[in-house]
Amino acid sequence: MTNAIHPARVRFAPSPTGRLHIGGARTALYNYLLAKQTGGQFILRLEDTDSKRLDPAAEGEIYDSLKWLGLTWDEGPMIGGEYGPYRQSERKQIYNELIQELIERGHAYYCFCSQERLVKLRQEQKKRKEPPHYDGLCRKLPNEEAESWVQGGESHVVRFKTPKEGTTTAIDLLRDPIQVQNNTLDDFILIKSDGMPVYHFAAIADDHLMQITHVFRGSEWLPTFPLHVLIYQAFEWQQPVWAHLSVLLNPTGKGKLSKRYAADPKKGAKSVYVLDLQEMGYLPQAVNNWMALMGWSYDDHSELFAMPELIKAFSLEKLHPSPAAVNFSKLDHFNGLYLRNLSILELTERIQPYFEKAGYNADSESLLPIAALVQKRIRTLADAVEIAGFFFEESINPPPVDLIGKGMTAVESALAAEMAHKRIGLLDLAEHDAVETDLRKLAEELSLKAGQLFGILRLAITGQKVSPPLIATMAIVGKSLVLSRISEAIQKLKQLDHSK
RNA sequence: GCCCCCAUCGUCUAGGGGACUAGGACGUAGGCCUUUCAAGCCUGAAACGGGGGUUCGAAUCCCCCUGGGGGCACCA
Repeated sequence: MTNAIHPARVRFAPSPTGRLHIGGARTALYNYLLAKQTGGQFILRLEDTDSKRLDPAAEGEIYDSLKWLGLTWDEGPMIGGEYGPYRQSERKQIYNELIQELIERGHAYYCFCSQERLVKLRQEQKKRKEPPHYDGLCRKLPNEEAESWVQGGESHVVRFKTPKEGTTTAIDLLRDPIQVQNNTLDDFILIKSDGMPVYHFAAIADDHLMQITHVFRGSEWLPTFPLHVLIYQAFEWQQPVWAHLSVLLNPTGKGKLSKRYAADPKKGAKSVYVLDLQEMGYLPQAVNNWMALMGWSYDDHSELFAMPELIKAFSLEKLHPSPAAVNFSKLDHFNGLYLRNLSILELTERIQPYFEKAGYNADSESLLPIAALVQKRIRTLADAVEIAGFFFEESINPPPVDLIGKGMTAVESALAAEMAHKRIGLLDLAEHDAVETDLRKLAEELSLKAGQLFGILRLAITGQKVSPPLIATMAIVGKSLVLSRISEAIQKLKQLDHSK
């Protein structure tokens, strides 16, 4: 594999305008994988050149999300690096120098057109059914004149002087070469009137300056890809390897993965935000594994890749260009797999915060045997509370009718419960096999199926129709509580009969 | 409207001219196991969007159509 030979310098360059979602995280993951695989560097860069859209909370959440996923960066904010600063807002001077060079080279020019004129221009073009574009008015301005206006403090932007003739070929790793006629390209803005660069310029400048070797980014950049190539050519810089990743679609396959799904977790659609996934009880390795497989595959049957395997197995050649609808039930599946791979001790530690959050006083000692019982029954850490919360409940209050055994009357159920109460009183609940043998014998004596008896006891003891295995559950609940709950159940069953 | 990209089961995908009666996974249906629910195991249903070419031969190559997605900002 060619990419294994040279260490790759790759970057994840989010804009701190919102929370990190799985689309961005998956891009970060691929970058990380390539860096680790090749012994290169994974760089984090903040593209914060639009002050209007900045979200003060976003930066921190990006850090937290990446750290939770284990995608730690080798250079970037907080930790620095040789190629800093890693916030674009702090690199204004660098861009200014570069833009001067571009103007001198004759590839960029000052533009003094007002926003109003531009808006009007576009409206007219639209009316004429032309694609909106800058008409090049200021392109014709003599350099000296423009220069003096700038000196005079005239508000201005800097535009790229897009070639009017010829074609530009952009090479993307995942697709055929993309060829466009230069005359269909706009004289796009490089530097805004506030002096800040626009993405098209800042990203390219930084990728070059930071010696980025491979650029992974969303395919929403495909239409402007040739523009970026043109900037490289104007500077006579060497381009990185480009790979435009498939977009992630909503679970329905309709439309780009949207915030609406994030805010609307109904119908199996979970949140698209990384930190929400953490809170819901997903494991980072499951999320990584899941994300990696949207747009990348290894072969025709391997799917389970923990991070070390992912780093080994990842390859640019197997990246897939077509859009992918996210499938949250597959995330559940992976999470279940990783959950079952955890040691009981680790599972205990992981589920403990969820019990605490639910208001249960669950220390790890008491949680340990419970963890063992729920491990095969949960798909998220939060599920553990749902299925085993009753262990920490003072009183469980099953609806009396639920206590009636399958195909039985309340009287029969009460009788069975009474008999069971007597037997259990004589048993050592720690002896699982003996308890089971005895209760089965009792069922037989009562002419009941084991399931009928167990069902009554299950409801009586756990308050749930679905629970971990009864015998083991009883051992954890403890004899005295088991007996008192069965007694309560007997009372309820009797009342049920009387009220009839 | 214009530009760009994409196209295999419901979903994620393997496939890069003959090994394809198209493989795997999720989900789904049925079964086994079973004290419930899971887990596990077994079995099944389920796809090459359409039309033209090229070729002895096409899921694989080319063209058109259709469908889907993305983009057309002093946002990224």
